[in-house]
Amino acid sequence: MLDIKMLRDDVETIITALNRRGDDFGYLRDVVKWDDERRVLVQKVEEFKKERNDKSKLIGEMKRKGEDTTAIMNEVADFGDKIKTEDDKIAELEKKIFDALAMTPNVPRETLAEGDEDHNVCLKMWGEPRKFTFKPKPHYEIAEDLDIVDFERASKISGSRFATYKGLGAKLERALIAYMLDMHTEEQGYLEFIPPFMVNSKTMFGTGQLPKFSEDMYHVDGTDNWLIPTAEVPLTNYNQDEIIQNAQFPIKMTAYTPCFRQEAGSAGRDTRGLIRQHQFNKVELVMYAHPEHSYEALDMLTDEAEEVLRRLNLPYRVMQLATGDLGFCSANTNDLEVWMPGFDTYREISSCSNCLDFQARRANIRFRDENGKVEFIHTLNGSGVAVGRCFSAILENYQNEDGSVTIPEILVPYMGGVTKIEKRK
RNA sequence: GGAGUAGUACUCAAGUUGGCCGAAGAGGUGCCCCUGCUAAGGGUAUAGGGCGGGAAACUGUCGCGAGGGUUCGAAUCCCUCCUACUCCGCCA
Repeated sequence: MLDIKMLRDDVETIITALNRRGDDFGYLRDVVKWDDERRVLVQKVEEFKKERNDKSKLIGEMKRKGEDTTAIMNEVADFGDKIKTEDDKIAELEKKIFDALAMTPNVPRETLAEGDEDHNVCLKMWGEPRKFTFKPKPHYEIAEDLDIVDFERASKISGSRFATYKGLGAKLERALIAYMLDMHTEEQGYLEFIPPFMVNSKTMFGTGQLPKFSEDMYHVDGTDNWLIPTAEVPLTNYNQDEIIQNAQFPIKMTAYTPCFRQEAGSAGRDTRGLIRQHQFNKVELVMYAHPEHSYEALDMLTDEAEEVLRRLNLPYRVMQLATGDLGFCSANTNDLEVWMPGFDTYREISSCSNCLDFQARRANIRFRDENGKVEFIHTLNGSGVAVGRCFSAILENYQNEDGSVTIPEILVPYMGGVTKIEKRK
């Protein structure tokens, strides 16, 4: 949520900056106009209220003394209605302002390239894609040949875009989760959570999924609950409506959760394999940062997600998203893209964003700063990393000509000593 | 899911015949004093926050779980909802 006071001060600058996303945000001029009207009404109604409060107090005193109060009571008789009329007008304006701001995305960082995803900037390349002596297969063929992921039966029991992991496939997925969580918690200082996988609408609003993106998520019929599309939602909202005392920034949280997404807008895309599922596993990293240091926190967060890939020795690149590719809440996003030999391309495996105070304002998360002043925190989130996509990248990068897959060294302890996945006899 | 009880400031807690309650008291915390240190004692201060006005000092308004309503006036009366606890039912 953008700050209405900031809009008031300089709406044109903000509109110009927002328009770099590729939409027209000229309607914000109306929002400022509504806010002006609102403030005039507030002053008017508060005068009424003061008069009513003063007179009511007087009535109380007079009654105690046994004086006659009919005259003064007649005087204030219609104040209630007058106040209500004005309050209703104010509420109407506030709703219009709120609704408009609730649908307005965050302002992109000035330094970002303008344009769609073709304008994303590569910040970094890491690792050397392996030279294959045979034609590398896509992960879904490897997985099906090894019988470690079953797509067909998953669609029988659930529908399209579901998968069932089996045997060493299930174990590899679990090993990845444990490996990531151990590194984030034991070495990088994250506190591990197992949050609810269902959250209410207010929480979904806090991280920006609602009101605009309800069709991307699963709603639980007959309740106010939604299945989380990412652990960012329960983690970022953890301190919702709080003023954090003695905050030691950055506050780092991590969680493994399944994620549920309708993928409504991506019919026909990535239909084969594990890349785009309605349910997938993810280890998420969330940070609360001091407003003055959130971009340092973003660098830290991105690097800590990258470390997952480096230790697995998976080649990747870091892409800074252009303004048009940016998510709703984000001011600046670094995507990690892992090399997928089976697709002969890099695919997104993590997305690390600085949302500044945009989510904190929505979720009302504040802290008391050095001077005792209450301020909104900055929130960041990133995948550390998407487990299914990481699983796929391992199959593709570590495949052997005979169809087996070598287990990356760092995962062997988590695999109970298994060094290679081979076809079961 | 049923029945009952409760939700007041950092914490505990008084306040329900509506007005002297934006809220007693205690603890905690800050500052001051006292006794050589400590323990103990005395005094004093302690809604925070949202939304407005103001250059500022300061000031208005809203805040007693949330939202509505009754009234000149609501912590107090009425309605709806949420949460916690206890009992019952069901259950990993």
